[in-house]
Amino acid sequence: MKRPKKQRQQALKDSIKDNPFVTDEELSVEFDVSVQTIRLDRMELAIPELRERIKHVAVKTFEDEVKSLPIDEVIGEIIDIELDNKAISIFDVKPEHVFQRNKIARGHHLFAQANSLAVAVMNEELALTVKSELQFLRPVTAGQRVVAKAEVIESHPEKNRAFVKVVSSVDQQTVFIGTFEMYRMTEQSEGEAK
Amino acid sequence: MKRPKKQRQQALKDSIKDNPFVTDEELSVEFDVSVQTIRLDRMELAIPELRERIKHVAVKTFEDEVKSLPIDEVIGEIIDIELDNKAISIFDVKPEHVFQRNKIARGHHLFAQANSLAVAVMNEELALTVKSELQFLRPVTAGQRVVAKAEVIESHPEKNRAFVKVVSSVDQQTVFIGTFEMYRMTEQSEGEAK
DNA sequence: CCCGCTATTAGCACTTGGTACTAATATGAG
DNA sequence: CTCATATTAGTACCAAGTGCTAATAGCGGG
Repeated sequence: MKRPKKQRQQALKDSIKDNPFVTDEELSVEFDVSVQTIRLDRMELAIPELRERIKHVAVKTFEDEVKSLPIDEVIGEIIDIELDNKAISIFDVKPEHVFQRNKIARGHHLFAQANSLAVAVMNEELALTVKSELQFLRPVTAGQRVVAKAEVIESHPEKNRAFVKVVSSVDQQTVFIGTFEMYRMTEQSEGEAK
Repeated sequence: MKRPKKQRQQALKDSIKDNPFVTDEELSVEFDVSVQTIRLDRMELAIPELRERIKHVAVKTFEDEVKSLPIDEVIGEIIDIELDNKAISIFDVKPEHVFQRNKIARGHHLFAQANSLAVAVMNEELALTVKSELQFLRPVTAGQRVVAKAEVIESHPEKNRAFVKVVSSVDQQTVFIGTFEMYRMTEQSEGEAK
């Protein structure tokens, strides 16, 4: 068996990569070699045992939990808020938020922080964005901390409308400005999306 | 020890919840009882053993991997693209994209799909959003499929600027309109963020 | 044809972090 | 004091390994 070994090891690597939950025994059946051979292969390839692999995946998830939660809830951490008036949040730009090519933060993360803050300053989960205008003034890069300040600049409670202006900055320099026209849903008017 | 048992079990539950990676042995030290007591407690509380806990976390992560990847890369799946001209992407709204209260999709997901598409239609990772105007016309709810169509409506290659209009719809009904002023970076001009 | 080399397989002892079960001992309430 | 519950101890066993030694295959070259 002159080639098979290298081939098998490559295949083994791939197989484990896309299903880390496979045991040596299952692999030995898959590749029709003994369990020991699989073990030797893993050694040579420095692939850890099943339990360690699972643990790594789990630890990764567990650590991500903190940073993936805010992706769907409020983006950025709200550090100060006065309902219907103003609010401030901070958002630390991490490698996963930027373009790989130039390390500049993707626009939707800045928007998400600002929009989340605009929603939050209104009133807990009952506000929708109707319109908005955005300006991305300077590129933001990984490692920077973006401070967003939201202010309710106009309120028309009778029409359930309000305008919120959000200014985001890094080191006192403004990087983003957004104005949001918000619609405040009343409890009754909730159920009318097609 | 009349109360301690219930209290310990509650504390045990909490302890395992915020650190699923703890062994019975470590817990027995933490609560100053024997390992067996910890095991009995776990039985009563139907808490699985360490490895099973880790596995659950890992499986969860693994399944999430598919849906968390598009969050940071292109949001939505691009199904057609003509560079510098137009592009189409679809985005299936899932429960994790909506407000819990009213099941309406959070604005930043619609923005992210549109913005990603605007970036994509320009030229591979070298475009930045400068300004944009958005209109959220109708609420989108979980389960719906949003089709976004981007079109380059104006191009000023000499100024490295272009305008892209994105119209998103659900079942032929327009739900979102965004116009994006894009800046196309040249390879040389990349390195100038503070 | 045998020598040598790598690859493969086998076997055993030991490890972690448990389960399952039995039995002994506390401990506190009535 | 007694009974029930709680706790602890101890044993056998399991999965999925590691680590190590040793036997065997397969093959290419001289």
